[in-house]
Amino acid sequence: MAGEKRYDHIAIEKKWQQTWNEAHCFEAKDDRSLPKYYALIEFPFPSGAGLHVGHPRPYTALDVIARKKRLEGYNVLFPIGYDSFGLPTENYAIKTGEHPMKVTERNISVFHRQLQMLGMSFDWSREIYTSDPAYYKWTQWIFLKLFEKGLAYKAELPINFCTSCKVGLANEEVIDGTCERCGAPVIRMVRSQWMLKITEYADRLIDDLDKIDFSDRIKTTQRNWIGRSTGAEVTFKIDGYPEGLKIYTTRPDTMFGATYMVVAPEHPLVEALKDRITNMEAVEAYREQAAHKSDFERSELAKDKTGVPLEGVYAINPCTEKPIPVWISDYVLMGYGTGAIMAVPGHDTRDWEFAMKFGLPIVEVVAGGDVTKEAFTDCETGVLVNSGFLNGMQVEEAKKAIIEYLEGKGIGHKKTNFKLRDWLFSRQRYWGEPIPLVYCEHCGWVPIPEDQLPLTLPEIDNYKPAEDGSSALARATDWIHTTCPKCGAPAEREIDTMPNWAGSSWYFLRYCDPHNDKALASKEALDYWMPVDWYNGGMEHTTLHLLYSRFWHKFLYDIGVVSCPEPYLKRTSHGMILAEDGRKMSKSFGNVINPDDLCRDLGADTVRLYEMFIGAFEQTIPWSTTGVMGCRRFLDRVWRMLDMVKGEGERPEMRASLHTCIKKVTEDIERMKFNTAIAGMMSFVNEVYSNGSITRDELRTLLILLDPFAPHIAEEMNEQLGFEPLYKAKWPVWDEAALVSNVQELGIQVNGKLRTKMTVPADISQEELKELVLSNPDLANWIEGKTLRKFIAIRNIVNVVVG
RNA sequence: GCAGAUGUGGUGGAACGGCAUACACAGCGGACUUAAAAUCCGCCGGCGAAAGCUUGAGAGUUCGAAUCUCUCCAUCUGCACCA
Repeated sequence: MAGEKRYDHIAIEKKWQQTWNEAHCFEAKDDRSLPKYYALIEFPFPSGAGLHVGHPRPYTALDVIARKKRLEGYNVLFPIGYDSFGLPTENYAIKTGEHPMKVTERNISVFHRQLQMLGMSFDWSREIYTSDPAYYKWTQWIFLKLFEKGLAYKAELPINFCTSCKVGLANEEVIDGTCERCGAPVIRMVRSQWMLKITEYADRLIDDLDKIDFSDRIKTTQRNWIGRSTGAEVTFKIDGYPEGLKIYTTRPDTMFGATYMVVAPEHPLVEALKDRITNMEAVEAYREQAAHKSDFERSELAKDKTGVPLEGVYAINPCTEKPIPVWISDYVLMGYGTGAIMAVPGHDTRDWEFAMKFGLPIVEVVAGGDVTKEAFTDCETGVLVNSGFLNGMQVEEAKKAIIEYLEGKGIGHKKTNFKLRDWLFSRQRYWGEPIPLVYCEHCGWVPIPEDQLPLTLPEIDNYKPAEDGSSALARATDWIHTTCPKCGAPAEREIDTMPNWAGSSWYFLRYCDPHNDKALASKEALDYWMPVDWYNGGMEHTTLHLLYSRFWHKFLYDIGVVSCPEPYLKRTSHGMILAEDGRKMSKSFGNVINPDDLCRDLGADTVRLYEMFIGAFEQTIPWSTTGVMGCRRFLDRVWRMLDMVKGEGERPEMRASLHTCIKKVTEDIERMKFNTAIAGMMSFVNEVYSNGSITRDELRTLLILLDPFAPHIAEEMNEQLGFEPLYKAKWPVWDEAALVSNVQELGIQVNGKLRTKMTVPADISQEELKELVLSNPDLANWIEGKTLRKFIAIRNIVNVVVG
């Protein structure tokens, strides 16, 4: 029969990709009575280099899920788009003078072709890209809503400025004092910037993690990033400084042990008390020095603490009523808490180091350690001492008591703090969404009326940012000069644009209804498709994109646009694929593997199968050329089964193997154990080869199981067997009864060590089994003359305990 | 320093607390072939003379531990003076 045809992957893959496109069989249906499933991958940035072999790993994984869910009867939304604003495109445009939109379009078409080539079952009718005015109209709309609700504000801030890219960077984009993208040094520069109040959502961003299925790794990373801590804010009295010195502490219970105070070098107290400070010269010198250090240098030099006392200034410890000295030191940061601390050297490592260096007194107030050797920071076991009314209390108990005491005296209260800062939303770049606001001398910042959105980017010739660090838009004077929408007076447009993270913060909503021009998506579509059932993406987006998009989604929930408080029910992260030499794939190492070559030489099905078989999905793994060949060999073996087809139906002798395979593949896909699902199919194929033949129906079942991984070859073979296309098939269900065999092989242990094996009838009784095992001559050596203490028979193991 | 993850053959990796090394790669042998490739069929962790021992090291819980608990070591990934 058909087996004479060789496995021509190029022809087969082309044929089926065309067939699927023409049949529109992977498009999500409008029928909202069906159960829905929304599978999402992170949309790529369409770089000029095209896809590399790292991309197909997460894409194939969710393609497997999407294809399987469709066969199980779900209405599946599995969309694709492009995160097309961004620096690399703009940099390319600066270099070549080509319009970024042109570059973007060309790159997108390459990505589109490659994704088709890989046989991804995306709903191509919903393809979107963030630099499309029809899309960014709604990005701007969301920004205006944030502005309207007071969540977008302008702040004069020292920003991180990349000396090479000439662009402001978020803290997250600065790595060890250098630019994340180009590696050039980052300096501080004061600028008026748009900020988004993500901190207002900090509590909810942490608390709602309990409601969703993110891996612990992701949850922990987000919690640490937000960095919530609870403690107290307390005001210490200072002579000549009537407002008092407000500090933040997580250990108010140790207040009796506060023997000095420290303020950040920039703290306003220093300026206010400069007439009282007797060593102002030394203090000024220290401040000067600190101001010249970047944050990076400060933390690098952290090991060795520095500081200067504010001579002549004393604070009063509200517990002991004793005067204590006040110091400035750069180990206290102006940006966190109140920029001032009470130092408890007995119970804080940093304070202890500082006290040791400068000979400040160390008082033990929690017993359990030896504060002359190191700070005792244990909160579990310690008991309060030297602490007046707190003596004898546990730490937690003492915290409550002291806060109550401080509240009674009106000098302190409970306080929660976060490490998370507001989101710096301004970029001095051309290739981003224009911020739809104008500045009017009379009215201030005024939003552009909604019906005038989108505010599109003006055409310009030179994309290079201005020398002062402003975006190239600064030169588009015709565009900038406008009138105030409110009062009609001359006004100027904002020339900063939005960061790359804006468009990607809500794209999953647009997919639900991508062509809507009345709203970002209709309420009905959002209510049906949201939330995303499974979102997979890189671990590197855990603290930025994932947090930003959760923030925007929660905001949209608050204003009634969406009905679910969290956008993603489940989030997983894939591991990276390294080059064969174990290094990262990179042009500069010359070790990049191109999916085009692989698809041409071995086929998309082989690439897909290999990327799923390569190892545990979350793990980083090096590529292996011989490993890919193994997967191709497996598909060749499957193909040749067309020559082994005899008869119909399921034969009794193959039933157990076939149903074991169905169960394995079904369950392993759900568990994201793609590698063992494939191993299960390989085992089945090996058994068919030992058996010598397979029936038409048995093979059809195998092809359905294979379809999510290697859809082209599966469809082709299925067609040659004369069946209806696989995209119309039903996912098979295993018969539990078929899995039980009438005999069972048991491992027999004596005192926990395996000594022999036995094959027994599956329905044997405990008594019969016991008799049979104890009379087994192989065990005589081990049990003869000993007393039987226990006889344990569980599952497929027997343990005879003798003594 | 803190947090998280990971340690199993020559390699990638399997193993609801129950026969450690499934599946694959590499290697070895055989069949087919004038020959090679491809294919098919086998073999294939280490140490030990052997009984045995062996899942990074050591302890513990258990009838039974790669798996659970504790201590340590190594590697990777975040965060890093966050009071």
